Amino acid sequence: MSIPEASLTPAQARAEHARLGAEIATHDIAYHQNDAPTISDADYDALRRRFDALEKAFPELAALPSPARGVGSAPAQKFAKIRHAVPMLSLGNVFDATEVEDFVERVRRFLGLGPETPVAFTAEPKIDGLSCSIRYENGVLIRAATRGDGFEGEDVTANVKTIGEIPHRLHGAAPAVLEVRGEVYMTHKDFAALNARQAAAGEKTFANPRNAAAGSLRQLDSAMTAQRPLHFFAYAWGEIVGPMPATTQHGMVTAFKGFGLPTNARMVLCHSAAEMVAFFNRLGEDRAGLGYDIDGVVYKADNLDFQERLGFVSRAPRWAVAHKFPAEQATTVLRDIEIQVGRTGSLTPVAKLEPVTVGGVVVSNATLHNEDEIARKDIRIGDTVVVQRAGDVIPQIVRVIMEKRPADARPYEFSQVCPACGSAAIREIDEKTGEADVVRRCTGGLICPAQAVERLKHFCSRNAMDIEGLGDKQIEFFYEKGLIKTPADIFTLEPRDKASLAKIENYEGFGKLSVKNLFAAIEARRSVELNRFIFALGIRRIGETNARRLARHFGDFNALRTAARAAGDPASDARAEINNISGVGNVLAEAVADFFCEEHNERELDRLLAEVTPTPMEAVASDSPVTGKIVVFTGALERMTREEAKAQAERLGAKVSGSVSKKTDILVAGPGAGSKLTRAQEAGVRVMSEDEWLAMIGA
DNA sequence: ACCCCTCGAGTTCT
DNA sequence: CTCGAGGGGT
Repeated sequence: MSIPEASLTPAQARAEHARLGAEIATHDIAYHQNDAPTISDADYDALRRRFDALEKAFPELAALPSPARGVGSAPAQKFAKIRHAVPMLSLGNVFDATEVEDFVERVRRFLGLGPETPVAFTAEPKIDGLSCSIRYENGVLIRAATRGDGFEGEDVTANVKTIGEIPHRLHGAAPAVLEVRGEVYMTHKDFAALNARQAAAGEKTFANPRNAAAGSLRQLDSAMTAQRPLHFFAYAWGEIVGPMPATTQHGMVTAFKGFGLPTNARMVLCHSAAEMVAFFNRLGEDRAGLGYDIDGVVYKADNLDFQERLGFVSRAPRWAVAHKFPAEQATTVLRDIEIQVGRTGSLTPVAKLEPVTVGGVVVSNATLHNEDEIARKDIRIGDTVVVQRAGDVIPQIVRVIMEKRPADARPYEFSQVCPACGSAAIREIDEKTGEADVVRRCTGGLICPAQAVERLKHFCSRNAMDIEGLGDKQIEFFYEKGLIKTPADIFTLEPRDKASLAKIENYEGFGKLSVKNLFAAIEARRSVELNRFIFALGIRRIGETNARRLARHFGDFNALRTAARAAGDPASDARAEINNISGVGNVLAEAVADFFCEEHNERELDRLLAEVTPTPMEAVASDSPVTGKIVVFTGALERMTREEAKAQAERLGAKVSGSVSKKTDILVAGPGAGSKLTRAQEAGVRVMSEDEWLAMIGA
């Protein structure tokens, strides 16, 4: 029997921590590398739990390196990215009983089942936390990642390991590889206690349990996470290598429980839409007493064969859906309407609200989208309005409470001029339909300071030039001081600062070190991938994807520039060339030509190219198994988006075509493939699944 | 000619 | 996340 952690002296704790760490590490090697465990799973978990308990009681221990955490788990500056072997998808939403019936009916119809055949669905609370994927290999916890964008998340292994109820080693005979997915959350009680502690320590408090859980899991220092009471429910899975533990959804979750993972006891099996809705209503009544936040119910087709047959529509499974509780609403007073100017000159009205709590977050701004929206809802300054958070995130104004309208409230008149530069603001007229654009735009262009700042922000942003240290605040500051007016100015900042008497390091908020870091970050971006460079220019309608298309087609910046300038003539070959790039049509070709034919853009480009060198995009392989092959993708792809698949294939030197012909070499067919598959079979074209394709290209 | 999907652009708060 | 519009397939 070991001494309770609380009665150990720090020195004793430290000694035991070191001893346990070494012991756990040898067991990890015996089990993992030699596949020859020397102790039972239960004993192993006991060691782990003792180790964690020590770190919890003596947080300073968690900061020490330990072999039990594997090598090199010293606190990282940032989280490493982890690509999910199987993407973590989102769920479609339904909001009422009719839509639940539609969902059940859709599943039934897709499977070709008659009304007499019963289909079972699981129903479970939808926990309001963060989804997380935990990978076990040979039963040992190897890695844990946040959901991220669904395809790539952040490595939070060290932090997840501090969550007591997540086993470091699974019990029983788990598959060789098991990626368990579930929700990390915080209970109401723990949340209140944490906030009280934070407040007492003068630290910032969290708005709601979800944010507290997210903030805790994303601590760079896992010793901090260890002090936060996080919990976990397992409800799904990603990659599994080895025999499936069950053939049904509820069977899988039961198996998870057998492996020692926490699961939600409220999951039930339903056999009709009526039963599902009844569960939803019952849970709604119990909601406040659960002790943790939920935002609805998730229904899943229980039979895993059915799940496989149902497949996916774009990024959501057809076999599951989230039944959300109605969005929480609140009433507040609209104090003012402010006009924001976007990078493209778009004028967006934003409601300034009397701060109000909606769904656990204090809201003081809400977008009003455009002037038609204001007119449609007849929103006036001084009105009392109903606010809700759409899709649980973005606040929106639902309606005006007319009874509370002040007698002197006048209809809102949308400004006809730009609030930043005073230029005329117009709604462009579509030449074909004669209809006015929904957005009103400032015509100031270069002279508009608001647009200039927004363009600079875009230029520096993460997916564009990615200049660290030049955030929104810094850009606004440098613009105001007249130090940076256009993108090229960024790269002459350092020499100008050296020559100037008013050094940046003397301004408030800057120091010698931060200025040095900033200059280093700028230097690092003097060479940048061509696609990023094109995107950074902020050409209208040219976002990330289209920038990549242009970069891939032209290969280097001068080729694009020459062609785009020649494309100023709509009848030119150059215009046709751009137009013929797959995914680029008339409108985009014209936008590109317009940008490059503008004289001030030309001048700015010359200045910029004197400072920055666009480098070729990632090379196209010339010796891959698919080099020179013509490939067609059809049906739903499950591991990546079609565009990603295309980009990847092109990187490997394959040509991606949209339709099957005699020249086609390979058809990659996903679920739901139709006419192309038929045509390929007729033409004798080689057909393969997405998995076979990935195996072939070695991905 | 129409329909579906993807992309761009704008937005909130921690 | 949501809207509208552009592009491509049917």
